[in-house]
Amino acid sequence: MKVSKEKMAQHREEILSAAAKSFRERGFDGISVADLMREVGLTHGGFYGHFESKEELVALASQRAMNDTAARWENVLKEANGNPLDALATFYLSRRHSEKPGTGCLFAAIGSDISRQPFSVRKVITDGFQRFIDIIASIVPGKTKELRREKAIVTYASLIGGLILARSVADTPLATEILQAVASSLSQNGILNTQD
Amino acid sequence: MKVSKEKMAQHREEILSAAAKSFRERGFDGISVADLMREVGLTHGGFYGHFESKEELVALASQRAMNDTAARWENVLKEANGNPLDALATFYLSRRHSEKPGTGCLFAAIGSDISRQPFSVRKVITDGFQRFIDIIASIVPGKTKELRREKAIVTYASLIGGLILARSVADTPLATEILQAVASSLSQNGILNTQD
DNA sequence: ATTATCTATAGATCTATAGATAATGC
DNA sequence: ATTATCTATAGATCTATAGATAATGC
Repeated sequence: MKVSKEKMAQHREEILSAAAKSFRERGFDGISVADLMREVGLTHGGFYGHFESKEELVALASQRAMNDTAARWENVLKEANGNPLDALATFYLSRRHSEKPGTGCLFAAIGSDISRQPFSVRKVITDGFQRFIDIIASIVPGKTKELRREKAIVTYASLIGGLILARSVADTPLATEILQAVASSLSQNGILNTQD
Repeated sequence: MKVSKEKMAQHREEILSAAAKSFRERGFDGISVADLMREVGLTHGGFYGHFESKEELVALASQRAMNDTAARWENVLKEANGNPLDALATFYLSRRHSEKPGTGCLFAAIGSDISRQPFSVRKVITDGFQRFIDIIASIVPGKTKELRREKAIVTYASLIGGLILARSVADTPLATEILQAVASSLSQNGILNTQD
């Protein structure tokens, strides 16, 4: 049951996309190679023709997830009318993002598991992190490059922490309160810091 | 091989403590009932005489972890000389905390897995969250109760996000930069907001 | 002829339970 | 007599591999 080169390349893409989504929805250990291949419509034995191991897939799917997210961010910033930081915060801290981890931020989806991953995975994720910081640093106010970078790190930390907390609590109004509190603090900070 | 009632109660405590630590170190799925019982020096079959299921243990061990952390926080605040918020932030964002998840904040250790837990677990964790918010709200500056609560939520989100990011990156200087950026932003916010 | 996929399975590992064992506590 | 723990195991599930199959592409 061999397929064409093009079809095989397409299968690889489908496996990667499904993994990028499922890992964010269920965690790295929450989906097996067999279930993942079944999602794509293939049998699990064929997986090892595409990837060396599940670990390799975790690294590549994480990269894929972060690339997709960075593209979404760029798009949000391009289409923002007013303050770009407000636009990003509103996008990130939305109910939609909270309810759809599969297409959202990798750090909010599996953040606390990253430290338990092998180096190959953490390396890829560290590079992705730097990219998100660069994007945020380009839209936060601040006199020097160093100050903007520092503020970008704090901004990203509060976005991730806020989304994780909102998803964690078993209380919808409380989840909404968390999302709004973080969003409000970021826009207040923006205002405060353009003044000094 | 029956043991005394006192010994049995002690075993239960030891299982709970070991679970509270191991879950934070390895994740809820990162340690099996058998390995956990082996750590305590018992065989895995005996586990089900103490707890109904692993799910029940996850809920009770999460509660235990949060109780321990809340006690540590109270202690840090009691022994703080200067600004209590600075003291808590310095304690939370320390290398020590970053390197020892087993005795640290549950949200930083397994935060992104909470949303995938059954309701019984999320309920316990939601109650714990409210307690941490109350503690932080008692030490952040702010005119009204509502403003202090909002600021407490944002503070906790940035602490958790900062620690998760610091633990995630495969680059020690970058991890330090993240911890310091968040710590610095919290003490700056404190200063700014006592002024207005 | 080459090779992408499938079938079948090895070897671990996990939660949970049943029945045996042996020490407590009436 | 009661019961906390242990031994053994059922029944799932997981990653990875070996060999068979059948379609591609020289």
